[in-house]
Amino acid sequence: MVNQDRKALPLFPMSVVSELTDLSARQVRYYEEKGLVMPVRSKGNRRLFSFYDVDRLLEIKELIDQGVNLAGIKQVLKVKTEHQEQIPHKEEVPEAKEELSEKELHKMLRREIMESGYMNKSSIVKGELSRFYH
DNA sequence: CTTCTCACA
DNA sequence: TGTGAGAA
Repeated sequence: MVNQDRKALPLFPMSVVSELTDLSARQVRYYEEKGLVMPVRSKGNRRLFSFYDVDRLLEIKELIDQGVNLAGIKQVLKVKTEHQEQIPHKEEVPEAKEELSEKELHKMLRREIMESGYMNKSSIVKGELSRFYH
């Protein structure tokens, strides 16, 4: 369960998620509105996304490219969500401890990609994330 | 400076 | 979906 906790850690802001997924902030917020992802909020009402959220966003992106509408995507994601179920999210995350250096981000991305290589996740997800650990 | 919400020529 | 206003 340790790895899952790591992946569930809310640590990136919109800017990072936007770059990681190659989706506009507008789109990310819109998908959240549709219940496709549910990032936790910091005290300053900032969204904090976890690796799970990023994975979902990447899948959403692919599904849309494949012509799946939001309703359909919701169905697909619903199955996966039932698997993970509730993230024991803290009600709020301290605003101050929100900075994440690029080195740390790349370090985490490496692990994510390597683990994806051994098991789960589609190759497209790895492909997307791979652009960031040069 | 970054992100949030809300509204729309 | 984008964009701009106004606040935090």
